[in-house]
Amino acid sequence: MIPATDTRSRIVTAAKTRFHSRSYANVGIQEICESAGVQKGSFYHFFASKRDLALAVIDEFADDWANGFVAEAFDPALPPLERIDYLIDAAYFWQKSIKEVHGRMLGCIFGNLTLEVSTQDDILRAKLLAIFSAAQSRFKDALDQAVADGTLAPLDTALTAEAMLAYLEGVILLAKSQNDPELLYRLGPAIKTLRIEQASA
Amino acid sequence: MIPATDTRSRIVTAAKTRFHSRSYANVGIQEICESAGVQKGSFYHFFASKRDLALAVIDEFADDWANGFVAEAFDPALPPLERIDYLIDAAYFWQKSIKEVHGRMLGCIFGNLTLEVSTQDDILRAKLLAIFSAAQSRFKDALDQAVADGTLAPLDTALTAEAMLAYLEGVILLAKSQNDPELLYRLGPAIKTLRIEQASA
DNA sequence: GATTTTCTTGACCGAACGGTCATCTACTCA
DNA sequence: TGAGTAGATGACCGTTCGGTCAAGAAAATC
Repeated sequence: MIPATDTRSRIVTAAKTRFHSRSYANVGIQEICESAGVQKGSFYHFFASKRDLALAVIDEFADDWANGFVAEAFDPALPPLERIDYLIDAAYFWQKSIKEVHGRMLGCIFGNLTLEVSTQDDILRAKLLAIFSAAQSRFKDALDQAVADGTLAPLDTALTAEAMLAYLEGVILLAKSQNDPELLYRLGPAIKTLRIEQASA
Repeated sequence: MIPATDTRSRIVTAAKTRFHSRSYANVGIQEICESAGVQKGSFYHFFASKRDLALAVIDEFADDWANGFVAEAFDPALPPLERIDYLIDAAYFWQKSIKEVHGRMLGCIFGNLTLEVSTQDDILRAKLLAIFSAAQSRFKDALDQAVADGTLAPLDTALTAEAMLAYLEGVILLAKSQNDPELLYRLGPAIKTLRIEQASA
């Protein structure tokens, strides 16, 4: 079921790079339309509002990740703790390649959008929260398997997974403040030192 | 040398709460002026641009922290590792009290602004970077003392300090996505599990 | 072939954006 | 008393903002 035109996807593609490299508020619909070669009326045929576009952009980025780096990193064939290393590596190389092309460290869209809009739009916030929850699950699965393996001493896998996700986002934030993806390389591996013990019964 | 009027500080105060609770781009100068009871012409008597206002806002927030929670947390009288606990506690209670008053977790302004503007404005980015560097130094001092104490096994204190700062920012980001400061309470203490070993010679 | 639905066009809306400016007031200092 | 300066006023600038709408073109459906 291929759509008759690719108008909608051209809009989303134009919006993705712009939201990622600047911010949600700083990119106007007019600019997106011009870049996609689309009239404004056409835009509002496909999207009810700017927020709706943002939701679509988030979905596409999530798909890119799930079908790209993340899928490779969380390959069940890999030893569970190596998957985490792999993910950090993937994030590092991705940010590095963006900087080489774009001249800037753009960071994580989900983090960027979260800090920008989550006090102003609960629908966007809920969407971003769902993305983070899914990411946390990936971490948790890896940790659970590592514990089952015996390669990792038992701990609170849910909380540790959340801590690891937080750490990754924080490292990307700091790297963006330095416009330098190398920080990911230096700080990233320490993610595996994070531990939250099980609450005693 | 007290200024004749408090116009400038009224502007900064009005801007602080708004930038913190929404975003840089989403708050207009007109709104700030109205809230401060100031005319636009007067605003531009004190600030050359909106960016200049942002710089002043960042400075005031940094002062608030340095003279408030941070000063207490990094009290040299406290055992060094307890200072880190104290800081996490302070961040937690601060975010919690903001949510009680405001209904929202607003997060860390420095983190918020970093992700929003650092690809678009190198002057603001440099300012925020300086704030983070200062924070990192506080962590590093505490770690250095703990190592000197013997309460902490030797490690790379500079990198570990940076990792801790990243973790703190990341936890605040995730908490904001959940609009729930309690995440800081659950994840915060794990900051002390972070370790980056010295590179071997 | 006729009708309905999908998509596109481009003008248009009021409001807000960051920023400028000439003018006026009030205070300082000589 | 007079000159200079710091501060305040409010109208004004061009531009962009997110969003609407009536009309037409194209495609799918019957």
